[in-house]
Formats: sequence, C-alpha cells, structure tokens
Amino acid sequence: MKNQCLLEKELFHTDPLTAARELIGTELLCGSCSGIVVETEAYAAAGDEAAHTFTRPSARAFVANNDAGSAYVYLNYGMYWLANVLVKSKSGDGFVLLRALEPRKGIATMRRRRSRKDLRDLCSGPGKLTIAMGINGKDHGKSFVRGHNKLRFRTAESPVEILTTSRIGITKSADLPWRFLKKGSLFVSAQKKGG
DNA sequence: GTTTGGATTACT
DNA sequence: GTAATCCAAACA
Repeated sequence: MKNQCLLEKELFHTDPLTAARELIGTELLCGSCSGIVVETEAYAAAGDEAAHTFTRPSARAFVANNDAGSAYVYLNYGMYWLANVLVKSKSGDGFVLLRALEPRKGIATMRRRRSRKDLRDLCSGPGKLTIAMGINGKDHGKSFVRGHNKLRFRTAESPVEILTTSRIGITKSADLPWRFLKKGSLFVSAQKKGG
C-alpha cells in the first residue's frame, strides 16, 4: 500500500494517464472540505488536440514554468472554474482534470456553496466540484504537494476498481480512452457514465 | 478593435 | 433543447 510520501513525490512525476488512474480513490482535501476522487481525465501536453497546450501558448508556458503537482485552474464557458493537476515526467507532461468527488468532509459547507442538498449533486462534475470545494482562479498555480496550501491529496485507504472510458465534453481527440471512473460510484458526473 | 470557440451547468 | 457569460487566441 502506498504511503503519503510516495503519493506526493512520485504520483505527479508520471505520465498523465498513470496519474489520472492513480488519483481515483484518493481523498482531495481543500480547506475544511474533502471528497474521494471518483472521476478524472488525462490530457497530454504533446499530441493531444483536446488539451489546452495544443492551442494555447499560455498553457505551454504554464507547463514550462511550474512544478509537477501545481494546480492549473481556468474559467470554462465564462462561468465555471475547472481544476487540473500538472504532471511532468520523462514519458510525457500533461494534466489531470478533476471531474467528480464523493463528498466526505465539510458537507454542510458544500451544500451552502452549491445551493443543493442532494449529496450526489454537490461534486458530480468538474464545474460543480470547484464550487463545492471553494476552488477558483486564485488557486491557479498553487501546489497540491508543497507548503501549507489548502489543496492536498491523501492516499486511498483501500484499493479501488477503476473503469476506463473515452473523455467527454470534447470534440477533438474524443476517441481516446483517457477518462477514469471509480467502479460503481454514484457520484460521477451526470453525462454518460460509461462502463 | 472584433470575432470565435469552448475540458459546463441548470432550467424548460 | 438552449441560455448564461468571459477569456485567450486569432484575425483585421
């Protein structure tokens, strides 16, 4: 079983696919709130037409100028903050998009922020979970692994069964099986659940 | 300066 | 089905 040291020092120094898969089942801690990661997607910095790095010089600069484990947070559709973790390795750099969480701690706070009471509707989407956890543009560039940031990951308590599907909500490179889900989770995003 | 296209969500 | 709402990038 992995320990916290392994998680922090090695997880984000792998390729995006490995990191996205390994994050399933970990606990994302954000201030007083937390949730189990049940859905992620991998985006590759090279050769992935769906990744920001493919079209945005600013995203390529972010990869060059930040350490593995940094948060890449951006505003999508002018309304929703989406949170990624930067990964860097010899076998490729990229991002892991955090798409859904199973709420654990700070549920009352999440309900207030989301104006929703159903546990399944607090963090079941990339835009929803940032609202519930209080993540926004001010967190862009912060580290998930360094210092005393509000953002941390805790190693999974027990092994998790994982499903793999194609990524959703994109049009380019949409056929790649780069989306990962915790098998049987009721807390994944509402779009096609896969598996 | 203007146009375009989104890694989404909530509501009808 | 579709409105909401803003930014980076591309174009003029």
